Amino acid sequence: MATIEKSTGEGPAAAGKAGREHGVSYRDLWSRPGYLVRRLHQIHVGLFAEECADKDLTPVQFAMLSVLYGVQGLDQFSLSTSVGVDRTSGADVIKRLVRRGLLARERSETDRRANIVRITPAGRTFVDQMRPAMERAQNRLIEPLSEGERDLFLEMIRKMVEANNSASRAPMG
Amino acid sequence: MATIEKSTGEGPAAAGKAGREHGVSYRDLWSRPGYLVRRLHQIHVGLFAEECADKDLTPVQFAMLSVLYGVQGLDQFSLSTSVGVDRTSGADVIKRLVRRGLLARERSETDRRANIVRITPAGRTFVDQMRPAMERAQNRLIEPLSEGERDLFLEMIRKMVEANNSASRAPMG
DNA sequence: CAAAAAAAGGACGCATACTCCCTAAAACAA
DNA sequence: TTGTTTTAGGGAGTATGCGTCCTTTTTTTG
Repeated sequence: MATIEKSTGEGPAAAGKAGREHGVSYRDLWSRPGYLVRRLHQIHVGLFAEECADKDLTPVQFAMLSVLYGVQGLDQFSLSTSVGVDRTSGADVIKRLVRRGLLARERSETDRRANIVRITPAGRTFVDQMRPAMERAQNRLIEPLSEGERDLFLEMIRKMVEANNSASRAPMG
Repeated sequence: MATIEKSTGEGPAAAGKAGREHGVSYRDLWSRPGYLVRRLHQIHVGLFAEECADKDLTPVQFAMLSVLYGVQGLDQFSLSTSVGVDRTSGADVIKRLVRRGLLARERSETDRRANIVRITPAGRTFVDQMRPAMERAQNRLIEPLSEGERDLFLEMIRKMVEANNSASRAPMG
């Protein structure tokens, strides 16, 4: 694999549960919460892609469709905010979904700055068909946890998201 | 904000803790583990950027420097694997760090396919200076949790990452 | 009412994180 | 040794997720 051997415990094998030697020092990657969260996010994207293989839709795209499913229409900013992405990122996602015919976009009559986005009948059908695959991906992510741990995990992660909401570039609510 | 009102509970306000009406149905975004993980990852990137404002380094870049800090040298693939990113993503990150003089790269003598990557003295200094900021970002992420919850959270997230490791495009170990 | 502030969106650029396809080099097998 | 397969890396293309600068439109304020 490598021509030169690894000498430290930064790898997963050497890391394990007891990575912090002195207090809270985050010496190796597996003791850094942010690192683990990034890895878990990667994994969820992977699981989602696996379950939705033929559909070719991403988690964020599905989240947008989910929000619009139960709404008459939303401007791009509100839509982006409610799925928790940046305004400019959201605009890109919307553009692709419009191109695929899953969303429709029109200039607002009452506020000519705003684009009103709606889900199309095709988009609605798509959501109906994809929901089981999405749920399988969600379940596989937390499957390694016990029943009790799953609720606990959701509680804790919600607490962190709510408390640090303003730190994100796409604060919600 | 919007010209048309939101009618459903997909938003954060209506969501809360009791989002699942029938069994495990993930009806609203705040009940979807994958969604919450994506948000938490966003937040960590935001916190990291905030703490390291003047340094202009990302979490993945710092992870790479961290790994190379304790190692003689690594080929690009091994380096990417040990920080948990895809081979091609890793190559891009390395390219930027080389451009900034924090890493050095040379063709291996023993295997002329491989690029051996090393941290430069400047990179080493950089890591030393940045570590406190990185640790502040890590601490702020889990600060909303109680002392006991923090260890529990790390346990659980490690369990999920290890069990689903192969689902990611950048499996480790 | 006119000037200023705010808000929505577009356009461009950067960084992560993949895909697929390609070349070159090494390892392995017949 | 001669093929075949594996491995390392590069290049092109796509998607998220941000920043910044800019225009247009609306709202607010003096």
